[in-house]
Amino acid sequence: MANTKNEPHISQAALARIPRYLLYLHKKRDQGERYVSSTEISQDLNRNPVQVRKDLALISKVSGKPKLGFDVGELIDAIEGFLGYRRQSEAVIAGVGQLGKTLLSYPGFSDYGLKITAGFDLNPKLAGTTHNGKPIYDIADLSDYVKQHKTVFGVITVPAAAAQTVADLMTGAGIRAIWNFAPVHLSLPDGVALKNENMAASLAMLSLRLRALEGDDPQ
Amino acid sequence: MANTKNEPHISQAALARIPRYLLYLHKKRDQGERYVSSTEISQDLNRNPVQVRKDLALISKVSGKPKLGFDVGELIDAIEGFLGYRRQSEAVIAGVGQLGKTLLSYPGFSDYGLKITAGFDLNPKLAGTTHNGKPIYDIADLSDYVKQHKTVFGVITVPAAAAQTVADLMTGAGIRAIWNFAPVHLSLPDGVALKNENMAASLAMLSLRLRALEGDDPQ
DNA sequence: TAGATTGTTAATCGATTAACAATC
DNA sequence: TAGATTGTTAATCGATTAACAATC
Repeated sequence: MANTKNEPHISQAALARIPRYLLYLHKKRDQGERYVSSTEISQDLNRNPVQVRKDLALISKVSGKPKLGFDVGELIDAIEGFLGYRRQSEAVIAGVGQLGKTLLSYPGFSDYGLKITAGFDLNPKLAGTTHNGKPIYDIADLSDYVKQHKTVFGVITVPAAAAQTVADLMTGAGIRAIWNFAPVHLSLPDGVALKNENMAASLAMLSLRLRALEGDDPQ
Repeated sequence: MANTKNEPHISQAALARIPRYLLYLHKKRDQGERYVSSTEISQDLNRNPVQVRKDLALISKVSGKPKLGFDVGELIDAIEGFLGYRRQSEAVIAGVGQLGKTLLSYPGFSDYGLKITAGFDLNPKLAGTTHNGKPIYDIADLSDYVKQHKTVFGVITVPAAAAQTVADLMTGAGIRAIWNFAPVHLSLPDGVALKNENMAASLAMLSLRLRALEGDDPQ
């Protein structure tokens, strides 16, 4: 019985802005700022001040003080709580290539509530080894492992051609959320959360933004 | 004199959908499909068919054929052209750690119009070496290199604490677009394009989506 | 106190969706 | 031809912004 309907709806667009606030607030805190106003945030982030206040109200109970602004520390706590950086979830990763190894050994994830517990690969030479202290198994053992550990998150860093097969394997074993780094469109059953990480798309957005900037006449 | 005002405005939201279409179309082509209808696309991507048609019209001149749908190959060509996968731009990368190396050796970028030509690092042991055939220099040489090669793109994969310094170095040398992987808020001069790659944010969005799915009652 | 800032209500703006004639 | 599908115009919906009273 989760609190479904009583928390106000938050749009994807608003959701995407939240982590930006967090990074900004960290910067402010590092600079020794105790309070920050929505006006200041909005200027530095090129946004509308009302939007900032609405966003902050949407995800936290922290209220600002007239004349002062918001308590930086309180906001950071509230946002980190909202984004789930406190809860710890376990994940497995399929595909222990260059990118898979990078993610396996990235220390930062634990700060963000994710613990990658094991890697899986098709390459028999990798099975039985470890990377950064994390065990690597044969991909054939993924299903058993996931069922046994009741793992909820799956990360896909296999080549594009293998991604759908791996996704099927994961969802079949009970994985409920997939973080996909392979540049393919995955078909998943309803009820499984999916987040695609598409480097090409990011890159394209960056160069389109650049084009827009350069296309814009000064006037 | 770029075609500024005559191309219709495309929103960020729409822009973010385009690469999804591309991946989907690649899948269709691989399956041997010659035509695909907006209805079919919309169903598989959980979107509105009118939105699909509008998006496609926004970025291409390809028109669909009543009863048949759109020519898959034509659409792929048009989208790849729009996203800039044809043009080739040169980039430098600052921070040759685990992630930096992964990006340096990722073969896929050339398909997407990006060519990383050199890496830069603070570590003097790395200077003078190569990775995947790409030269690595001391970070102190970045400015000269960028000026000499007129490099437009900069990729930041340094630790958070060093990211702003590196960004300043890049923009000072003439870099016009920054792809930032460090989890910090960067302050950049106007006219410089920025795309933040925030793993923590992606992760948070995934777990929030999962929470939403699990929170939703079946009815 | 005077004034900056918050938080909310109302107005605007833009994006999404519905309706439908045109087309192959 | 009949019918599926496109492309466009109009209606709806939601998000952003403007206005302003409340507050410290």
